[in-house]
Amino acid sequence: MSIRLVIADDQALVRGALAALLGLEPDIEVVAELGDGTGVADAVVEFSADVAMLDVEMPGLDGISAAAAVRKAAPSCRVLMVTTFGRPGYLKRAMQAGASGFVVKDTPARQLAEAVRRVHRGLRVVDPALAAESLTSGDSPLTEREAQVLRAASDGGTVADIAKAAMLSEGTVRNYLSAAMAKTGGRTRAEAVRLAEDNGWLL
Amino acid sequence: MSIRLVIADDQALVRGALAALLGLEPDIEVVAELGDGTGVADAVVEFSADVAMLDVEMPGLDGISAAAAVRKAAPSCRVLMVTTFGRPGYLKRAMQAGASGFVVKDTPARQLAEAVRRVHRGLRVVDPALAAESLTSGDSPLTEREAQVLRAASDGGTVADIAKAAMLSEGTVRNYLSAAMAKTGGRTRAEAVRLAEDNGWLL
DNA sequence: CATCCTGGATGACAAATGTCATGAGCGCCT
DNA sequence: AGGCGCTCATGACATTTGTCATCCAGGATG
Repeated sequence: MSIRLVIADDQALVRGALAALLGLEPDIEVVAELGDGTGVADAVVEFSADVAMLDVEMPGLDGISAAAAVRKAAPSCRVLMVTTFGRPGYLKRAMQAGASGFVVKDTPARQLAEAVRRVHRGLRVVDPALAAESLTSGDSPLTEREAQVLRAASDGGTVADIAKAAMLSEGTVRNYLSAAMAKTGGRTRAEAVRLAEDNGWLL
Repeated sequence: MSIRLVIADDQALVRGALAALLGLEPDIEVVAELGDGTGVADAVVEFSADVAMLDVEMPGLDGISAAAAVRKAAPSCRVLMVTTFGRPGYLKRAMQAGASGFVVKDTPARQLAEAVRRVHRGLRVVDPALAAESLTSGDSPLTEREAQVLRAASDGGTVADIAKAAMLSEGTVRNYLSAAMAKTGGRTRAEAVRLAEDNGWLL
C-alpha cells in the first residue's frame, strides 16, 4: 500500500523534478501536482492523499494557510513543509498550522523520501539546526498592524504610499514604523523590513 | 553516445531532484553535481562534460561568472542557465558570458530535457516571453559606481554605512543614489534598489 | 599647452523620515 | 470598576534624505 502524495510548489521545474524524484520510490505515488496553494485542500480530498508536500512561498494562498486548510478538510492527511528559506518564524507558524514536518530546500535529496515516510508514519520531521534557531528567536514581537505596515513598506514606497495602502494617517504610519524599528533592532525602515523578513515575521 | 551533464545549484534538494529527473532520460548522463559556482569549470574539464546546467543565484561564484569560466576552460561545452527569477538583465548578461540557453524555473519540467538536447545540438534556447522583455528593457543605465552603491544600500543601511562600505564620502554617496533613483525611476532609495534588482542590473 | 570630460567632493536647502509626548476610544482581563 | 495593551491620531522636533550648483584633480585629447 503506497503513500499517496500531493505536491504544491510554484516553480514548475522544481515541482516536476520533485515529483520525478519521489515517484521513483516504490512506496510513494504522486497523485497530484499543484502550482499554488488554493486548490491543495480540494486535491487532497479528491485524491484521498496521505501526505501533502507544500512550499511556503507561493502565489495565491501561501503554504502555511494551505496547511491549515488541509488539516481542516482532511485531518488524516499529514503535511510536510518544504521551503527555500529557513526563516525561524516559518517553522513555528507551520507547526501551529498543523504541519508535521519542515525541511529546507538545501537538505540532501536522499533524505526527502525518508522525511515523507516518517511524516506518513505520524512522526515529526524538523531540521535540527532550524529548530534550535527557532527556539532562540522567539515569537514575532510585532503587532498585526506593525507587520502590515512593514509589508506595505517592503517595496520601497514613501510614507504617503504606505498610508494610502493601509488606510492610515501618515503620522500613524510613522509611529508604527518607529515601533517596528525599535522591536526589530533596525536603524532604518529598510533594515527593519529586512530583519523582519529574515525572521519570517511578515508571514 | 549520451550527453554528459554537469549540474550546479545551491539548493541540494532541487539539485538532486533535477539530477534524478534528467537521469531518467536514456540519452542523458549526469556526471557531476555542484553546490556552488567555484568548481564548475574544473568539473567540466575533469568529466569532459558536454553541457553545464547552472543556476544564476549561487553563493561563491555566481552562475554568470561560472558560465564565462566554463566557456574559457572548455569551449566545446555548452552552458544552459536555469534561474528562479526572470530578470531581463540576467538573460543578456548570460548570453554575453557565452551561455547557449536560458530557462526559468517555472517552465514545465518536460521541456527541460529537450532544452538540454537542443543546447547540446548547438541550438539556442530562450524563453520567448523573457526574450521580448529583455529587448524592450535595454541595457543597464547604471554606471559601475551607481550599481555598487545600490548594492551596498540593498540591506537597508544608512548613508554613513554605505559610504564606509564603498569608501566614499557621504555626500558623494547621496549624489550616486540620487542619480540611480533618477535612472531607475524610483522615488526612494529602497524603490530604486528594488527596480534595479528586478531588472537584473545589480548582477 | 589648452581643453574637455569624468570621478569624486563640498555646501546649502527643501522635503521626508524617525522620535517622543500626548490623548481618545476600545476590548480584554482580574 | 479599574488597569492594560492595541489602535489611531496630532503636533513638535531633530536628523536624515534627496536635489542641485559648483568645484577640483587628473587623464585623455585636440
